[in-house]
Amino acid sequence: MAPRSTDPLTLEVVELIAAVVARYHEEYEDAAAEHHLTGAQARLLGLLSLEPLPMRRIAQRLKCEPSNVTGIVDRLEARGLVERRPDPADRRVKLAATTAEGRATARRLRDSLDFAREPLAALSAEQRTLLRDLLRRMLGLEA
Amino acid sequence: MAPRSTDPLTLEVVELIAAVVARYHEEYEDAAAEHHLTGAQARLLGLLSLEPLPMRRIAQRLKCEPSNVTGIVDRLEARGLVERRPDPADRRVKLAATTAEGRATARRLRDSLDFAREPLAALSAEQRTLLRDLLRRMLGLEA
DNA sequence: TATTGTTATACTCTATAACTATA
DNA sequence: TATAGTTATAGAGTATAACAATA
Repeated sequence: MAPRSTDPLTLEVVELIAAVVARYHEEYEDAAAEHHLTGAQARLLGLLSLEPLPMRRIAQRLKCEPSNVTGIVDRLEARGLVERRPDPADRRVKLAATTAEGRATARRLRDSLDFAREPLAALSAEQRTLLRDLLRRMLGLEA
Repeated sequence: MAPRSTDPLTLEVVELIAAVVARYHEEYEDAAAEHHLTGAQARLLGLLSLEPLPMRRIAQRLKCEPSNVTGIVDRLEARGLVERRPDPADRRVKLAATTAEGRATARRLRDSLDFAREPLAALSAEQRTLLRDLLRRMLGLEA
């Protein structure tokens, strides 16, 4: 049987993960704010920078109600970062897609997320490989 | 010099961390919702379950403006989970503290956070030790 | 009938600024 | 005058329910 969550080692790991989560979020929100975006807007923009998506699908990806997506896309569209397109295959569907400016903003946002460099820089390549394998296993991504 | 964030290994680790962050948040919000608490309320309650704190200090810990704390404590107080006490040393200060029911809720909340058990259960004690050391180093907690 | 997106509504969280009561 | 907490205000995110257009 797996050890209970109450053993000291597991508790410490959980606390460390919580610390990483807190730091990641803080840096993400800061990076978004630098580009005058809220966290939700930044996440949506990052999602659309990969591919256009129907409003419904965005809600599923963001794990929120479809009615919320309307407002977030409205605000991004008002700033010229996103646009709505009709779906030729189904006239009920609206595809949200980044504009050229939206893609540029998404790219700059990604670059300014230095969470990648700073904390991970403390680890050697071997240590990063080890961390990758442990995280994969934690997330159940093992082959 | 530290490797750029653009090398594939680092990028994958960053993605994995993002996945862990997303999963942690999801589980935290779900656990809070099971107890009819919002995320902010759950975090505040968890904080106060350790020790009573002045409103100002809560804002610092939660990294938000003091004016926000008023409302969150109001709502927790209305449900009997938290109470405001005067600070004998400074009559300007109000100490927020959990009630007995608040502490019980905080404990149940903590127990229902099975993020500790489920994903970490996939790791052996040796692997958890390794993960702990890597996370410590990432967060700059090395002695 | 079912589905897509939107609107309407209400609540929470958030920051800013102004206010009060203490210090 | 400075500080602690609050209030007032406005904007954003969230869920629920009801609606129009389309399938």
